[in-house]
Amino acid sequence: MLAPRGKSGRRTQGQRSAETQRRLLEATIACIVERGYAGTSTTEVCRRAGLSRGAQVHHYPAKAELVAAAIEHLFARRHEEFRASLANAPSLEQAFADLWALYSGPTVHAWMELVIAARTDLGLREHLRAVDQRFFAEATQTCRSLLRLTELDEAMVAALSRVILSVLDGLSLNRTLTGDDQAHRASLELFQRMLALLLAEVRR
Amino acid sequence: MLAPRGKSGRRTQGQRSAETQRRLLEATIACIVERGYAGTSTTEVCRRAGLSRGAQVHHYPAKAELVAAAIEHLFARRHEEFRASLANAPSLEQAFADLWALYSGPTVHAWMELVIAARTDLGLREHLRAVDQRFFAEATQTCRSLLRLTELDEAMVAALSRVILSVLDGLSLNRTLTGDDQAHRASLELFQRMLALLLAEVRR
DNA sequence: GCATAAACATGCAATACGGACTGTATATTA
DNA sequence: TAATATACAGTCCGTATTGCATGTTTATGC
Repeated sequence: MLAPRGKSGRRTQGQRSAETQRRLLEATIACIVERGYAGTSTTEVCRRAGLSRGAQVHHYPAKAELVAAAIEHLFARRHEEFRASLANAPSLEQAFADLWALYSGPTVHAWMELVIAARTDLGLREHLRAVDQRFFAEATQTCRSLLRLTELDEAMVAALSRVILSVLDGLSLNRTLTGDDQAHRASLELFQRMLALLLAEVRR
Repeated sequence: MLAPRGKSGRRTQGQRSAETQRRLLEATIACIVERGYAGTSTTEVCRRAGLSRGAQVHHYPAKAELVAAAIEHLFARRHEEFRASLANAPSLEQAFADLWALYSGPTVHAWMELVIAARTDLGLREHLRAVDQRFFAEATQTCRSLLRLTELDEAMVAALSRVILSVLDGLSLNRTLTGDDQAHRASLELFQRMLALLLAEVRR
């Protein structure tokens, strides 16, 4: 822990707050993953976090504030996972494999729950859009460097990034239904082939 | 109307039932589109349909049965819209434009709400998976004939169909957040270019 | 016509949710 | 150490939901 501690075992207020908030946010995300956004009640979040509703209300007076904070928490996780997947992969094939694994993880599931919920929830959409914009900007830069697209103009890189992310989103979305990973892997490989053809063309 | 009518203005029992059920199912779908799956209560559905909750309970004793019936209704709509988009288009470009328009329509929105809800709802998932399988099979055949992929083996056509549907799903999903249609159209055009490259290669 | 069943309406019971409120323990500061 | 702010717990209340139980109307077989 970075925060200072009192000379005894007693924790400082900042430490107590930070710890409680972290537990609340992670419980919120876990609840969204396991029960869906609609099934995420403040009561259930508190139960999971092992805290009272009073504690939650104290830190996040309204449910919307709790969710907003959880989104920030989730963004950090998603961005880091995405970057790590691409940065650590030795090849493009491995990068896609890592990404695909990522897309069956809790982070992406939670994200999709939020995106769908945001469609019919104006407040949520406002906040999520801003965060998504940040994520997309980061992801685009990551794609640029990994795919060595330095010679391409910004619009092209952005469009390509969006296509890649969309394919992953779409395949992942469908996989939650069928559970048939094999068919989706085949589709993903086919897409990689299409990507290779495009890159060969634009670089020529 | 196809069903027989009594000589007076009185409707037959079958006609009354069919009409009421149709109103309930369309109200259910409309509610899912406008309020999301979580915001769809039987009370609200009945209000929209202009019926009492008693009528709904009579035809669909449990909410799950109402939703299941609505899914069947939705499947028919989605399949028809998809087929029409591809069949009536003079060119591949136009076909994608029509599909893209379709993907901002209520049918697809409702479908996505259901897919996400199904992830954390076992009963819903079971039913939706079966319907999705039917839809995908139909869509694959439609793609095969429109894209003139007759020489390709089944697995290849299926994988390609899934990629196409996934891109549309993914782009559409993201569009609900940003609302920036221009960027997504650019991505879609880029994908069409990738598709053209692939088709040129496999046909060679 | 008239009995009968289906179609539809209305009211009620049980449950869950979010937000507001009050009380208590712990930490900070003067 | 006294005062004050913060962290947290427990409870209550209005609202909304689903399923059920009980009435009322409409169609249909005899």
